[in-house]
Amino acid sequence: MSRTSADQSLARLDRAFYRRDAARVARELLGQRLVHIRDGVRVAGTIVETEAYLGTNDKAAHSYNGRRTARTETMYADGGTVYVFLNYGIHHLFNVVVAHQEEPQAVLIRALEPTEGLAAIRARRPRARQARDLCSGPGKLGAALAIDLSHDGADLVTSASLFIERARQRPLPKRQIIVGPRIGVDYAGEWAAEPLRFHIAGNIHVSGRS
DNA sequence: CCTCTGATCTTCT
DNA sequence: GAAGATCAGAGGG
Repeated sequence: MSRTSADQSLARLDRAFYRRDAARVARELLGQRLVHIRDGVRVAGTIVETEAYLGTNDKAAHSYNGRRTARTETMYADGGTVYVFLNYGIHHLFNVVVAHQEEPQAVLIRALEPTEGLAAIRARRPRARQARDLCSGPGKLGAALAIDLSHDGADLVTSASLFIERARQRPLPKRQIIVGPRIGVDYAGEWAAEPLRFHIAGNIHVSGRS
């Protein structure tokens, strides 16, 4: 299958998509395609699980209480910027900065259904026994796509190697989206109006038990 | 099926 | 010194 660069930029999500609130972007990223090209190898997967992190009032967000450090600086960038941080000193977690500059909101991509570059993904995830183990969690996804701190600050709208393609024109219908509490942040409490984790119903690549 | 734990870096106390 | 937006392996039922 051939594909021109013009086709790719047509399919890519644009700045306006990212310049909206985190819960909405998190919901609408479901079903879209995250792509990373490295050494000429294109690896991609359908986004099946996301979480929204909301600015300075969200105790679970790195930007809580206006916190601004070398690590979290990227959260204050414009919508469409990539925010990568090292979790537990081991895992690279991939986030999309959303909303506008100086308005720290982000969407954590928690799971993908791999669709392209399966050989490369398998090589980067040697301990995965089954297909559902490849990208079913934020740390696994980071390893599978070879995401590291060098990608922090990249621009999904203009980067030649890291971007999100519009795999579907319309958001998924509501009945195919499960909404629930975020994972691993119980300390933050249920403070928002609605839960902030979103995943595609019935998809085996979603993290945790189904 | 489940619970426990080590790995290893940033940030805050 | 401790905890964290995690994962994988070990051990028990």
